[in-house]
Amino acid sequence: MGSWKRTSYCTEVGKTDVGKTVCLMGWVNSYRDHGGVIFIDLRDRAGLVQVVFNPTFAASAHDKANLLRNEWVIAVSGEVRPRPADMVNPKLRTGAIEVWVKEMRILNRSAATPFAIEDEAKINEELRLKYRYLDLRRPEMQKKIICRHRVVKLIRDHFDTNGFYEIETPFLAKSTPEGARDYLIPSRISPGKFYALPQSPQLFKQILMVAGFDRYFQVVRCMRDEDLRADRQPEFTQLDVEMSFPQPEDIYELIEGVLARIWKEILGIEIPRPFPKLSWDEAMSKYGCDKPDTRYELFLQDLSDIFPNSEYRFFKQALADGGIIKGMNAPGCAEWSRKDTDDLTYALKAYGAKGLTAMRLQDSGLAGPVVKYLSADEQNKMLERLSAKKGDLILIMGDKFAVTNEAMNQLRQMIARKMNIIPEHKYNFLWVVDFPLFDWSENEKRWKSTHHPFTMPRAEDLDKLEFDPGKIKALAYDIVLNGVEIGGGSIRIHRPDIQERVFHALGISDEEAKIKFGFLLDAFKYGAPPHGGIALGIDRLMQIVVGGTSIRDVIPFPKTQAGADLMVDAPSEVSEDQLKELHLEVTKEDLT
RNA sequence: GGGGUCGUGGUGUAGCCUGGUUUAACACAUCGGCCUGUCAAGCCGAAGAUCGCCAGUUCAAAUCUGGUCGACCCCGCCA
Repeated sequence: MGSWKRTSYCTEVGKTDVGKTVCLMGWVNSYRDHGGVIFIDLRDRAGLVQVVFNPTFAASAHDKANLLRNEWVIAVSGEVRPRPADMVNPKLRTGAIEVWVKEMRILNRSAATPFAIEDEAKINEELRLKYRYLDLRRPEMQKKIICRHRVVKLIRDHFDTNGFYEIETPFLAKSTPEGARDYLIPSRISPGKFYALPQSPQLFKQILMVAGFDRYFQVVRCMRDEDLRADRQPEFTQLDVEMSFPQPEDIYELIEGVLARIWKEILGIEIPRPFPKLSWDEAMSKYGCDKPDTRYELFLQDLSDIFPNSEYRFFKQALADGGIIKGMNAPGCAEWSRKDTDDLTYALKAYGAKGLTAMRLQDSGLAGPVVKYLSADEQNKMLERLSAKKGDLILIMGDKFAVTNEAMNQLRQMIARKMNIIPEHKYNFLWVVDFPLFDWSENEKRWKSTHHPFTMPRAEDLDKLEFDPGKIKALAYDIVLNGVEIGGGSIRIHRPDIQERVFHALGISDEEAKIKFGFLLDAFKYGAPPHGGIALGIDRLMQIVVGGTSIRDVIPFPKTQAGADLMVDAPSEVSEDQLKELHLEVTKEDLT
């Protein structure tokens, strides 16, 4: 490029520049050679502009232009000219003008790309990930990544304005029990010992409160060695927040503030505040789910009290086994076929449902194979509870609490999709509050933290810690957007005595607590302020902001479902020497 | 660990169910030629895949079967 200096981005050239000489640098987006005049759409991160090589205007530039191919990198210097009225291209932002090239420099050539650099291209994702640098050249991807920058910038500004300090915490940290599987880093200096990559900076941010920083935030990478999903990557970015002396309302206020600003400044949408709040109990009851999509009005109803003595053995059995019966009304769906309801039933099996009972409310009355087992009283109560009208489809199932709720939650979503009643450009934020402090783990036969072991129990529930842990509600809250959990947090325990009692309830011994969290318990002895916070998943948030279907599209270099980076080919083997230094040995059976 | 979908020139797809007249088709891209106003440029021509990989069934396999590898979706898992 010699001494040339770019004067602007492609799309910054406009009508006001007519007559001026500009210097542009970028990629050949498309090439149209008419034998005489040659047109090129020049692309940079801002967009496209048409440049013209006319042999009568600049013969040597035109000669060189004959060589050009897509994706070559060039610099052009030329004159901005208006296009004749009938040649204006309304599809281009710069369509009213074009740049007549006086001089052109070829800065780099390009091999033919494995796929076209254009938005419409439906390229298989494997290929996109292998050639991520080409995928990221597509304007659609650039837009998403740039949008992410703007959102993160806004977040930093917002928190700075509100008196928060961004403070870094270690990546080489300590493995903790509870929670996700840790990524481990072997220590070279201490044979047989390992660091763990943080699942979140949870303990460090609490320590920062003990240290008196009062308000902390961080846009930070977190790592969890668990299986991937469309909305889960092994490394992901959190907006991590902690503050001292907070009420939950302070956290709500802060987070609503930053989200409202993002929606206003990035999407141009005013979102109503304060966000609605729903207790966990109510969410489970109405939606069967702790992160309900409230964009559509379909609700579950508990019917357990109606069928305690039912003739229908599946209902009776479910209740006898200590389960619940829940129903849902799909309004106007009575005409759905047997196949439709069979498909729903089949789909629910993945969530543990053994069956689904479908009934139609037709002109002739309630219809369905199960109707004959239900008494008139049961039918009437059920129809009333479900507000069923003629033409409605009624769907009911009974099982254990968790299975029924999960299956009915999935059913609710399937029905909504099938009825096509999910509004696309609606953003329903929701706080889900009053979570249970513990869940019973059937596998491990012990209580586990719903949120994490540092969550403060509700004050009035403290005395249940030792004898009724399942009934304790936590000072914990999740923020949900359109059925996606985008964040969660809690008020923390700041008193060592309560923390110890929670560890006991979790089956964590004094000794284990001391080894794993001794530093935290120690810190709490020296005047720990009451504190609490929240963490938001930036990737999931961005996915919704840009309207995508996978978080991989808002992550510049994501991993595949098998946790591989196809571009750099990670993970990969390392040399014997490296292993030796780390005091590691790979067993033979792992290599086959 | 389990269930499902997919894998055909550089890219996206058709063909596969109903194995053999298909020399594996089409579009885009690529390469060469023509063309002074295109912007999904156009026209003419060329090259390019043995059908992810392995094994089996068969006289014969892109097509059927089994396995395997990879991508994606989901269950488990994800405090």
